[in-house]
Amino acid sequence: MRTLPHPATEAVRLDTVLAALADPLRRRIVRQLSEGDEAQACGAFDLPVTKSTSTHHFRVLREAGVITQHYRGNKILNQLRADDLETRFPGLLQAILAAEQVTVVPTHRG
Amino acid sequence: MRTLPHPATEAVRLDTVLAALADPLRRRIVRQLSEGDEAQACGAFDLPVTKSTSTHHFRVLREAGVITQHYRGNKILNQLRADDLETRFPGLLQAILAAEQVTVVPTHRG
DNA sequence: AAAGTTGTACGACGCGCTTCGTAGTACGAC
DNA sequence: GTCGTACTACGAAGCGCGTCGTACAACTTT
Repeated sequence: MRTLPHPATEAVRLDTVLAALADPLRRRIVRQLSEGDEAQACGAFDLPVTKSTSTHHFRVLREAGVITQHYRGNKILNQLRADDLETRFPGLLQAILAAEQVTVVPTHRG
Repeated sequence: MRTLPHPATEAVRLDTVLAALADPLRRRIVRQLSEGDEAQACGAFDLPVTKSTSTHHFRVLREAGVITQHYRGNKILNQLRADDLETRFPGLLQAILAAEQVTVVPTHRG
C-alpha cells in the first residue's frame, strides 16, 4: 500500500497554511472538501488546469497540513483536516471559508 | 495635503487580503499595528529590509484594505483596519493574529 | 495478459513578487 | 531659503510559484 507523508498537527505552520490558502484554486479544493463531508478523489474536482497542475496543488495542501491523502485502490481520497486545523489555529479555516461566501456579494449602491 | 487611495470596505477582496497576509514581513507589520493601538509611522517598524522594500509592503497592505495610511506632516501614520476587516470577513484577522501567537509554542513531548 | 483509469515525477517555461539602488518629492527645522 | 528627515517612484535583478507536457507507476477491468 502506497502511503503519503503528512505533517503532524503540531508541526503545521501558519506560514505554510496561509501560503497554501492564498491560492484561489486551492481554496476551491478546500471549499469543495468542506461542503461534501465524504472523502473525495482528485478526479472529483473539476479544475481548469491539467492533471499535473492539479496534483501539484493537492500536494501543496497536503504538505501544508490542510488535507489528508490516502490511497484507496486506484484513487486517492482527499479529506479536509478540519479538526486538526481547528486545534492548531482555532477559527482560521472557518473564517476563511465564511469569508469566501461573503465575497460573492459585491452588490453595492453606486 | 497628500492623500493615498484606499479601497472601500465592501471592495476589499479575500484573495488580496490573504495574499497580503501570506507574507511574513507584512504579518509582522500587522502584528505590531495590532499591539500598539496608536497609529505608527513607517519608521517605527524595525524591518530587516531597505526603505524601498518597506514602502512596497505598506503599499500592498493598504491596497489590500488591511491598513490605512495618512500623511501627518513629514510622516505617514499607519493604522490597522481591524473594524473594516471584521465587518467584511468576521473573525479572519483575529484568527490569523491568534494563530501567530500559538506558532511560537512548538514544545511537544517526544 | 492487455487495456483502461487514476494519479505521480520530472523538467521546462513564463510571470510575478520580493528585493534593492538611485533619484526625487514633501514637509519640518533652522 | 537651506538643510535634514521621511517616504515614494521607477527600473533592474533574482528566484520562486503556477502551469504544462511527457513519461511512468499502481490498480481495476476485461
